[in-house]
Amino acid sequence: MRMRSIRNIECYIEGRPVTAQRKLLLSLIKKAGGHISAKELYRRASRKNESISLATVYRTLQLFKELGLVEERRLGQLYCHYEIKDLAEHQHLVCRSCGKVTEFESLPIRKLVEKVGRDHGFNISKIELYMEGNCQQCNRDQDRP
Amino acid sequence: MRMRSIRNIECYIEGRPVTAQRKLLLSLIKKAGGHISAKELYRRASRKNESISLATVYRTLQLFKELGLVEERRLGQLYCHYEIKDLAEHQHLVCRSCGKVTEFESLPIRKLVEKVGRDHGFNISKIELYMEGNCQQCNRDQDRP
DNA sequence: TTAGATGCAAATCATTTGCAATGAA
DNA sequence: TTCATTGCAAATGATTTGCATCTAA
Repeated sequence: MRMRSIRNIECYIEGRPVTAQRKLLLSLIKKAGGHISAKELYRRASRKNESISLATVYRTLQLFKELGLVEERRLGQLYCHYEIKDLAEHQHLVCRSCGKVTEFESLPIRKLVEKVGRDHGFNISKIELYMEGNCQQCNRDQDRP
Repeated sequence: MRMRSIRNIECYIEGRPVTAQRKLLLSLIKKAGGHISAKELYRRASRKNESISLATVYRTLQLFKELGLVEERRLGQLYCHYEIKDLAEHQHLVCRSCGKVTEFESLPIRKLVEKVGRDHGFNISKIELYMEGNCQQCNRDQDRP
């Protein structure tokens, strides 16, 4: 998983004010490795800026989505993440018991998507493949308790 | 999309009381073609039973999930559906502009899933492939406004 | 008779919004 | 100076829960 090098926020926000909150939030998302939940982002932001509000976190996330900087991802019923866009396109695998999120890339899925699009006359712009199960570790732990 | 013939609720609820609400809700889900949102289910149920409460709808849906009768499905940010389980396994395609939900089956995806499971040592128990885009109709409408 | 289900209202949780104060340009 | 952003508190919408009442078995 290689990340596009992300430049200063100034490159993305055209015209709009570059505020301390926006800089902080973008840097925290980057520091988190590119994906994080709104709540956790708020928690970390609060450590750096006592007075930042959850509303600002949501509004900023909303803005980043509009700018195409970040993407919202709901992973099953378990999580809602925001991730930096333009990570290599990837999908998610979530462990039911320990919650670990594994990302993986899948080339074959592209073909599959093209075919489905053709078959149904859809112009597909977004695809999410989500899988849930038990990871190796949790399987082992279950075997010998 | 072929549906398993669904028998009386008595076959599924072991030990627990079979109430009028539970019978009503199950029949409404069936009548809806096997998938419906909680709110819409509540709306339809209210027509048949003035006093049924939303809480009962949610509790019943929860029960049906536990019994393996129904499955919760979040489709992107747009919808949350509950569907009868054991429809042929299928995936969803949602139109961004008109909201139409198209279901489709995909055989190749099984192989893909097996491979991912093997590669990551996961024992996969659930998979969701979700795609969003514009349907043929909406594409046409956009071309000539 | 009785454990479990229901209706209602209140509680939660995530997310959004109105508004007056603030800050970047 | 000015318009967008912010913090705060209140609003919203989905879902859950406490509790007294009801009901299937």
